[in-house]
Amino acid sequence: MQQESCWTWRNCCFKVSETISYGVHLATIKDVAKAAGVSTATVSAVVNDTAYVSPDLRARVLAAIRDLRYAPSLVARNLRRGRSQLIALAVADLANPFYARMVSSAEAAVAAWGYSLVLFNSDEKPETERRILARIRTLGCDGAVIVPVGAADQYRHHEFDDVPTVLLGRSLGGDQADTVTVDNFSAGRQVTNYLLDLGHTHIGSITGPMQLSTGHGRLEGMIEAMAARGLAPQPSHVRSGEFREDAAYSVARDILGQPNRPTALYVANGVMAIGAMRAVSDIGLSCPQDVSIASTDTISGVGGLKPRLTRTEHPVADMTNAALRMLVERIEKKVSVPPRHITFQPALVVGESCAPVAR
Amino acid sequence: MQQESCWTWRNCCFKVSETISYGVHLATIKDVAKAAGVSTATVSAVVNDTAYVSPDLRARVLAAIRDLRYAPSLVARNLRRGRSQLIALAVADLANPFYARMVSSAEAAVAAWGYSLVLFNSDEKPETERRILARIRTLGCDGAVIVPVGAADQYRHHEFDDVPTVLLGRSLGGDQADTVTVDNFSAGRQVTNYLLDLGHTHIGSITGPMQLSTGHGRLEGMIEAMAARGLAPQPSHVRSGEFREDAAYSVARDILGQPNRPTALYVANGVMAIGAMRAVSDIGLSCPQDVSIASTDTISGVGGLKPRLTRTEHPVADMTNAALRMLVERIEKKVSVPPRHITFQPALVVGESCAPVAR
DNA sequence: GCATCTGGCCGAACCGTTTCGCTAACGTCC
DNA sequence: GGACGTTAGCGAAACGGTTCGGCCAGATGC
Repeated sequence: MQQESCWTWRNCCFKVSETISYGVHLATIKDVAKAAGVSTATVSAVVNDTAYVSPDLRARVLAAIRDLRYAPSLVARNLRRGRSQLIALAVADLANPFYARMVSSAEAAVAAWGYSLVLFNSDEKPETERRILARIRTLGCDGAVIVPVGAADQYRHHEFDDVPTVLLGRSLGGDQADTVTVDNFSAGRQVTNYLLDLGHTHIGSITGPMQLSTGHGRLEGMIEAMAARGLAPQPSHVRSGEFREDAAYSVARDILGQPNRPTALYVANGVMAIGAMRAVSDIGLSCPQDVSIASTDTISGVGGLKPRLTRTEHPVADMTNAALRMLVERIEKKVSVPPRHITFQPALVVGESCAPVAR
Repeated sequence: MQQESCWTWRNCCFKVSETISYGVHLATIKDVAKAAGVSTATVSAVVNDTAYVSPDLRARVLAAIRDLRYAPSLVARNLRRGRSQLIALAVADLANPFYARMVSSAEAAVAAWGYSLVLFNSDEKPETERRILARIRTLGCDGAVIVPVGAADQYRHHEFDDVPTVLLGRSLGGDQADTVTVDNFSAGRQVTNYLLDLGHTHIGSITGPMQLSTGHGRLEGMIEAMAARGLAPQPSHVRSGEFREDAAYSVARDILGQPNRPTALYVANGVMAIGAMRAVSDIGLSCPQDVSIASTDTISGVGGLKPRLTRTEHPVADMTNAALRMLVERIEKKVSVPPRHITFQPALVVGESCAPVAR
């Protein structure tokens, strides 16, 4: 264990520390009722303000609550009410800053709606996602926001019928649940058009997994943009980097190592762009002089790469808020309308990672 | 609403979409018992493998479970068992990549221990933290990992007695709970010694809030290092940036705008370093030529700044894992030992943001 | 053949709330 | 003063599991 070597136990020795004993019989509603000399029903009425209680009793109940530091058990309350006040969020890759921002937005939104956030990381593994969905169900979460990691046909037709669910960021094509996505086709087209305008005709792409809407959608946008100018990417210049930095790194080395290497690369997401930039540098080329790199869904955050990437940006916070709004509507208003689909538009942000084609 | 303009409703119109109705009577243990022709006790025994059940009945029960897609309600189970399988994590600033990594590590560890993670963001606001602590209690979380945001004296003596708690990243000095921290004093000293070795004698600092251990600890380390060489920072060169990028930006402009500006700056955390770098550049100076910048607890992640910062790095993942291990021990073994305190050592990582002092 | 033991399964209490229906006390009105 | 309507507060039944004591049938021992 590497960590064993880097920490030290420091026993506090100013005084003999008291041992801790946790939760010594947290007060229940019965304790309060007994202390105040009323029934549990009355305590409940005071706590929830659900019926008139005379000032006298009310005061006694409140005093008892304060004395015993009573807080109602959400577990019991939720068993009774059939709700949990929990909203689950399952993202595809917690280490990806894009999803870190999604988590941050979601926490804020969930709290604002009066729920608490249960966070899961499916790590792009359908099998892990299956377990997460089961857990969400048994936990009794009131709703779930899912970034699906599997191909559309891997889901049962009623996969999401148990718990109100919104799919976020990726579409499954079908009509199984509410969906909030970005227009991937447009993202690919915008970026590619920018590269085409700079004079590039040999453009390669590091794509995401083809079974994901964010994978094939972006590539299709790119192909369409090229086709509109009578061009097409060379097959050997289009490879999947699996949305992973290390995979993108080796794929980039591979593409750029070919004799007729492309002059520009469209990298389908942010972490892969990091890998691609690293590959360019390791190969002895420089960006944008030797090869232009443009990307999609890069996070603008922390300082960023140098040079700054030209990219499409996605309104993560807005998308997350929209997803939660739809979810809470489902949960609370019990609207039974057909699934709704919202598509956000990506915006092209120009950095310094692309240059006009040389020669 | 800006977002209204950037999304489009796309009604799916291939077919008339079915409306969704969620959770049409999820099967309960009674349904299973009835279907299998046994008692609920037997179903429970099968589900939990807690007593021998004859192969015949067991098979019938399992079949019924499968048919009805039964999954036991954790809410009910936990009410009875007095546990929730939930571990709470309250971080100080979700937007800070440092805490994003903490969340990522925590999610993995919590899942590995068989719990689920409930995530909170106190946003450096003691008032928000109070509400979070109350929520954690009523949610019945089995344990909590807290990055405390208040001064030590703002907490009641038995603040953390209700729920097993580990304080992570910041110490409250007292003996109220298990604590996992980094040696802030050492971090400040290491970085300062590095600057001193480069010949700097006029060193300023952008610190964190003084009521936090991560605020005063790092500064004290710096002061001690300078004192060891008969030096002391000039008071006007030491200012708090409140661990916020924008605050650090203006404080940095302020310090560097002084006629006798320091030749080096020790910035107490990563996001403030971003702000300081931006200030240096906006002011028309360059780093490290005109001013050296070194920092603490910067995340090595995503490409990083240019130039890369010289900094101490903290083993976030190890710290988080240690915190959760201690927590789970408290929860499961019910160990009633005195509070334990673990301190990790930061490591100096040299980048290109510091240069020998000019002249 | 009867008493005893064993083991598989069941009934029912319980966890801490909410909520519904009821009681008893009070005031009002003829 | 009796019939009646109100209403503050109470008792008890859920909610969906777990768990423990008990029961009954079959096996065993003499």
